[in-house]
Amino acid sequence: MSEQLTTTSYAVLAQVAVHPWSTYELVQQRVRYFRYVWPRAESAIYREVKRLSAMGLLDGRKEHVGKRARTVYSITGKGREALREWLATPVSPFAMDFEAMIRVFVAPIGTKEQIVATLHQVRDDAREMLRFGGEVKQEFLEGIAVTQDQVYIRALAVDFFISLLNTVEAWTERTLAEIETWDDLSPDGKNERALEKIRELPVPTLESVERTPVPPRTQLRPRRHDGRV
Amino acid sequence: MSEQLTTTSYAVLAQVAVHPWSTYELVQQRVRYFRYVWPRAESAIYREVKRLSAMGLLDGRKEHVGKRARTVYSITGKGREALREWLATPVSPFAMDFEAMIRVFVAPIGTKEQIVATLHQVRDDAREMLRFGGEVKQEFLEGIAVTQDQVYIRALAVDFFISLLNTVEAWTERTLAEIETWDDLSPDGKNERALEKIRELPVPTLESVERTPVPPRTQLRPRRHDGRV
DNA sequence: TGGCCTATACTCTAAATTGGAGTAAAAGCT
DNA sequence: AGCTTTTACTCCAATTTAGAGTATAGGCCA
Repeated sequence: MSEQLTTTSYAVLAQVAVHPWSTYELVQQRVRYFRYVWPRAESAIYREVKRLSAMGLLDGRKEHVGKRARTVYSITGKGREALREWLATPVSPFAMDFEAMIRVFVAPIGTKEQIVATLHQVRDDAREMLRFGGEVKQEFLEGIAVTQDQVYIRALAVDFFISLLNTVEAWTERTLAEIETWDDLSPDGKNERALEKIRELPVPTLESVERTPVPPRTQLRPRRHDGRV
Repeated sequence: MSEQLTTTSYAVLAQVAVHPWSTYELVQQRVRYFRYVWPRAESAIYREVKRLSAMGLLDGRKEHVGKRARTVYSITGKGREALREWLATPVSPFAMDFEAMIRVFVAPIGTKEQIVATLHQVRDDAREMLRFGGEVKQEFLEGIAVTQDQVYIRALAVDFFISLLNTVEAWTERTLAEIETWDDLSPDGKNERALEKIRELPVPTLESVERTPVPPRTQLRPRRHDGRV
């Protein structure tokens, strides 16, 4: 068993740092902590707590309810120290899995109904996540959240979550609206309008003067910064 | 070798559907197609084209430049058909890896400089990705993009990419600004202001009347829709 | 013209990770 | 008393990652 700590290790340490949990609870409650920003298989969490415990970063205590045992983990000083040291290391970049975009790309070989259904699904997913975000917001406003004493930090996370999901929802809305104006999924007469839309996108482009020396492809490919995961 | 097609299979099929590629080019150019929305190991792409070729969904032709061979893949009718059928299936939900949020969560055990450095890194990553987005925009405006005839579809993807990254960048900006107003990372006097910030987040909360029957935790956990990956 | 560096074009594999099946007891519900 | 759901995990086959390794081609410079 490797001694190498991964981001998953730190996600577990960070959640256990809040208060002790049985692994089952830890896994169930991950949705309120890091499932949305660091989704991992449940079995990976069970594996991780055992590993961290063997390394002395967590302290596992067996409890019994009748014949059924459970292990409740708490963080050790060594575990907290590991977290602290991690904060000095470079962060790994934002990444996403967004299958819907591949479907949008090949949408013209299917039907309008199919791409509309896909976008509806994405919008509904975003709305469901926003509903959850609203619940968390409500808990803080009522003062009943587990991490109530940490609102000043948690507010930053809730802000991110809600902003991101609102962006996704807004994109599905305007994309659906655009597609609804189409008679079919052929390019006929749509590209000119699309170029205007692209022109209005809120991102700067370089002057042609500056672009003249075409950069080699390796400079185009975003690469990770040195020493980053 | 399993015959089961994965989202990675469709990402490869979709890119090869644009025009034939050698595997090396396919892998290099993924950044312009699906690397940002479906990031996978390069070796996984090499494995996938061979598998798809063996299944008859891609057609691989060996070419030679001196002693060095390369295989150029094109999509077959069967491959296009597989893509078409896939469009009728349910889409898998949006997911992200955002390690920085775990660091924000435990920021108080570290220093202000550390969390500021993390947020700077996230902002710089977002800016780098936006710069790339600006390049793609520019290519379309100049009419020199490989998928120029598909601007009406590609515009939707570019819109998503730029919106999302702008959201991430804006969040890092206001979060950095907030943290800069802090003397230290302790909760002292910060929670009240944070509650006000949470109150203003653009997401609805339920009336307490409707929340009265507290839903069981399984209803709180967002679960995937039936039949979804 | 030879030497060096970079780009092309992959293969291979140990280790990590996923996803789900399986086991079993407790708690709730009817 | 019997059934379903929840708690509380373990186990493992199959997949996936990350990087090391191999080899040729092409460009550049002295």
